[in-house]
Amino acid sequence: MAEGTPFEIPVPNGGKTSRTAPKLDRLLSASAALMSARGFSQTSIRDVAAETGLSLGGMYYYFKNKEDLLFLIQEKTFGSLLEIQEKTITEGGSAEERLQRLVKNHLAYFISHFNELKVCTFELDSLKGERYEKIAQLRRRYFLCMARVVGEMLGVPVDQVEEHGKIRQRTLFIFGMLNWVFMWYVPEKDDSVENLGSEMVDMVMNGLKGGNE
Amino acid sequence: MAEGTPFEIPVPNGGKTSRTAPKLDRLLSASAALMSARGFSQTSIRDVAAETGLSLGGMYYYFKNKEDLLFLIQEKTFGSLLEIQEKTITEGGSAEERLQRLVKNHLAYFISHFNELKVCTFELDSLKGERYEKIAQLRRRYFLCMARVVGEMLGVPVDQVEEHGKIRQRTLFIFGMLNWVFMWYVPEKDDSVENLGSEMVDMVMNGLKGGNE
DNA sequence: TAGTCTATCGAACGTTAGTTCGAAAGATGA
DNA sequence: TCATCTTTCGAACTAACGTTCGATAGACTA
Repeated sequence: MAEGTPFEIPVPNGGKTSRTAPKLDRLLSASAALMSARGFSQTSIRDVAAETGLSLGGMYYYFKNKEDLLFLIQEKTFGSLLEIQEKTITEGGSAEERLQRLVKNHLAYFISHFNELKVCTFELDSLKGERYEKIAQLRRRYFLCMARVVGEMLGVPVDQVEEHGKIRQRTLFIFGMLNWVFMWYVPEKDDSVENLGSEMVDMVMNGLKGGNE
Repeated sequence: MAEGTPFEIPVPNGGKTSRTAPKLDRLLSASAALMSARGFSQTSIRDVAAETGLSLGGMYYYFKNKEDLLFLIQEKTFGSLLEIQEKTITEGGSAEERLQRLVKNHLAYFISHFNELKVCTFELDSLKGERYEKIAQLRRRYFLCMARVVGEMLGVPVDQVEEHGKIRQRTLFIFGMLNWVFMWYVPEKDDSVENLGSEMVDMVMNGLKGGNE
């Protein structure tokens, strides 16, 4: 439990070499694909090894243990999305416009990083202790990012947004719509994500009956 | 895989005796509590045995195997909810009123059967083959139940609802809001479900800014 | 009372999975 | 060439889990 450097990134030489980093990337990507399809606990390291062509023992050169592998995926993926979104709300436009951009960015990221984001969305509870806390912290920042804009639209001062029950609820309703897409989206059957984004924004803004698209 | 009677309900004498059925109920309830908290695959039959005070081997008197246990929970719980909802849409009122009732019923069921419904919501993919199909069928009926009313609100004929892309999306947005509540609802922190239902209905009907509550 | 059905137990088996470890091959640089 | 560092491997260990099975005690019945 208590270790020296619990979260050191296993890229040798602190990432100086440019050969090993892409290999880790491919490893994380293959792991995310497996975990996205079967779930974290049903994905064995032997599965990942077979998928990447490496040996079972060789896996542990890249991560400390299975939970660490999950953490690496989540930190990288969610950190990257969060960076995009926190930047987005600093750019100009009305609250409505910024909320629209947040939703559409999320869905764009959903398409380009489906497996990784699905793992982030559904496997937080598979982390424990310090690793859990680190990712939970990213989630809190993402929530606040969205809640701030929602609060602005409803005329709630920024510093009150966090404890404001109604803002909390409405923000979580939006996250519900966004995150549940993983459960039903089929590229062949459903429209493009652009269209999906427009539809969701319309419903968020104007309700079920929609506005005037 | 191919067995004689794959889905026989393990109540002896076809449920004639009134002693064993409540015992099975308690078993399913305890299982649902464990699976709701840790997930299906992380819940061992040894856990369930310990929770109910029975022995490991004794479990198999009540279900055929672990997947069967999950199936029994889902069939009972989701079947019961579906019955409520299909009845609800036959009762009178405008489409708006019926949609409101559907949402509020779902949330009421969410509160009274939290563990069981959470298992239904997140563990469909843990079933396979025939058992998967049976529960998926219930889900399809539930979807159609909701989609019909949504379609009615948007002026789409009942027989076209199923392939109507927009109806499909908006209905799934609503399910997203409803199902995601499992991920954040804390009785101490959040309002009563009644209030939660009103807020959700308001957002569904009028959008983020809401109507005139 | 003998026999059958209900309900439960404990032990055991086989499999799978996470993790460790020492060896070794390849690359790098003095 | 030699020493060091990076990367990979195969074997092994241990824990946990799903499932099976024969035994058994109690209840009900003929």
